[in-house]
Amino acid sequence: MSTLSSIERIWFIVNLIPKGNVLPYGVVADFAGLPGRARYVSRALKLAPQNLTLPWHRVINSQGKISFANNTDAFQTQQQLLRLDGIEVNAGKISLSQYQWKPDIATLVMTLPF
DNA sequence: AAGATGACGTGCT
DNA sequence: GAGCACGCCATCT
Repeated sequence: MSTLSSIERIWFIVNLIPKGNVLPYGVVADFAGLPGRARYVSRALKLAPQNLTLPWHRVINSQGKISFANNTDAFQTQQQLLRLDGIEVNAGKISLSQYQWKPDIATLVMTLPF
């Protein structure tokens, strides 16, 4: 049984987010066993190697919004990727009904070995 | 080595 | 709701 580093656990969790779902940074941190470490999730995504092809765009902030400034390329990219997922986004804001993560993710996470 | 930074969150005005 | 002040802490300068 391999031991995952904290950054690897974050990548692992993000990779579990299904199309059509979004998850706040803070919840990803909680699921990765790093409560209160939402900022570390953003760092982990920035540091993630390209070959992991993580669904990074499904991670948003606790306000239900995209965390990039709205005049950046990254903002536009994330918004487009979310729409391709079938998620409604208006000016970087995900509608409340879709903002809530679905329970199946949480139950799945609870079976993880960390 | 030391200070600044930031794809965050929470609590308070 | 909009700011603002903190707390957080691995990376970056």
